[in-house]
Amino acid sequence: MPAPRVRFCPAPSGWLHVGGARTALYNWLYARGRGGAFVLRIEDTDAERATDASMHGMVAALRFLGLDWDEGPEVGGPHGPYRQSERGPLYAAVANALLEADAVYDAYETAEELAAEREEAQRAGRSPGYAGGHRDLTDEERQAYLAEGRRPVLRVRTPDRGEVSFSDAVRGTVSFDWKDIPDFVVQRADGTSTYFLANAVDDVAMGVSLVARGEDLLSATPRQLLLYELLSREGLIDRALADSGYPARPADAVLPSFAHLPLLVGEDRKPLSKRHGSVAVDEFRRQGYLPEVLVNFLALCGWSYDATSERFTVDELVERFGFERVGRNPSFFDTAKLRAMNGDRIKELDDRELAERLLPHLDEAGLAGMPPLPAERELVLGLAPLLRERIQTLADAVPLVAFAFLDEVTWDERAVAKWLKGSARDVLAAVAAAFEGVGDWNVESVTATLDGVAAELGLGTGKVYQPVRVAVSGTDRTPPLPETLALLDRAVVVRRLRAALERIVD
RNA sequence: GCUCCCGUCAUCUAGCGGCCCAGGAUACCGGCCUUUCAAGCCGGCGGCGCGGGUUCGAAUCCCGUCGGGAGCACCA
Repeated sequence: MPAPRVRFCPAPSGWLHVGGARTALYNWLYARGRGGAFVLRIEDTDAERATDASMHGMVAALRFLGLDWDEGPEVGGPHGPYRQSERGPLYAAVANALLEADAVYDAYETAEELAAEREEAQRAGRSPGYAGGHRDLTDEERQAYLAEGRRPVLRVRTPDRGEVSFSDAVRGTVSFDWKDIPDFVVQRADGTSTYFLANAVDDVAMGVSLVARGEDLLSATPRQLLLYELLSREGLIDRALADSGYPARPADAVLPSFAHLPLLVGEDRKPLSKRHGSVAVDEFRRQGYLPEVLVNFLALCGWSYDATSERFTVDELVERFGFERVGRNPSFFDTAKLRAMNGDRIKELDDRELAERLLPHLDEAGLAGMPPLPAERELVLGLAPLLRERIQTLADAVPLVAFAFLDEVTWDERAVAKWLKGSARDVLAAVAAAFEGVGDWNVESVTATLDGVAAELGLGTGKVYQPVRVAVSGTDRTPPLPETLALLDRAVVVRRLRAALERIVD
């Protein structure tokens, strides 16, 4: 059996969202696990929607996730080009051959007429698909339409009866009746190819052996199958490839089989879309989710290994993934669970690693520079072990330790009201004085000083730690106090304690 | 309207006729620990959409029903 060839083919409009990323991941895992090839193809046949910025964003998001491609934009490959906007002549050649073979016909309705027809059909309770009005035009009729200035689209003649069925790697046998499948457009009036044609032509031309995509395309499959058959009939595709100057398909090419993945839905059970807030991969990156966690989590959105395992390294996923174990029901993209997994992964990072991953987020928040100053790097390294148990995403660290980087403390008025009052006046004054007299400024000496003040004033440790915490950080939720203070400059700490005295109300 | 797909705790998922009066994870609740916030440990809550069959036995098979989703574009 030849090595599998799979592909991910996003339409470059908008950002790569998690649903698309999941599709890309499954294809990638499948290819990597079986020594196959993963092809990235950009489906930008719709010039109105496709943008370069979107394409670059998608490429960047895939790279962030660690999904590399063997053929595609930026890396090339033997069956390119890999942007459909650069393959127009091929599609035109195929459409032409299809027309000569009478597999497609020219239809002259305008978009408005079709919309009206659709509406009418809906109203009458009929299926809104094309009814086949221009299936058998005479040459006179054609001339008349042409004379009116109309340009035809090309539609495929679909069978009027019979059944199609195919074996889906996820769903088993699926079948449709041809009578339910209307003649569909393969070439627009402006001569460009639609998704159906371009997608089918490229999958066949690139020797794709398995098409794994979202379930929303399940009912498009019969049309694809028809096209595959038409394309391979009498070497049509091979001739078109040769005639229009594109690379021949792989010698061992087979026609694609299918795997339809369940949809990813939001909390309202509707398929994920921009309406659901942040669903873009890049947004998750900004929020501080680790790529290996996203990969692990995405793998679990539809696939499972056994009853109890759910933490996998990328290598383990590559080894274990298979479409047989992809479920058939839609899965909810549960960010709470993602957070938990991300938090667990952060706990596995050592100080250096965590600090390195934290730095870009601190930079984005305006706390440290990029690249960081040596002192900033050192501070972050010191903070890393204190943060590890307390954050679930890298961005969670920002509010927790911002005070360690900023000159101005941001006051949490609730915390101030609760702790900077009463005995806090004596506490802050005593601690400030005691800190000034400390020999070595380190965790042990800070702890001893704090505990000493508590004993001296006859107060519980909470009555001492909390006011000090608020005075230095502005809030009552921070990493452990002595450990944090020891990382700061002593003079800064003392200055803040004294400044906080001003805010005390009795 | 028609076609296709799906239906196990709040959420994701294991289950493919007896191992299941249903297992794991997240979330939630409680306890311990504690200088805050966390983390950790221990414990708890909680589900086979419904109705018929088939069978000694059904979450698992069949039929029906209800519910959800997708598609039916000169968008992909």
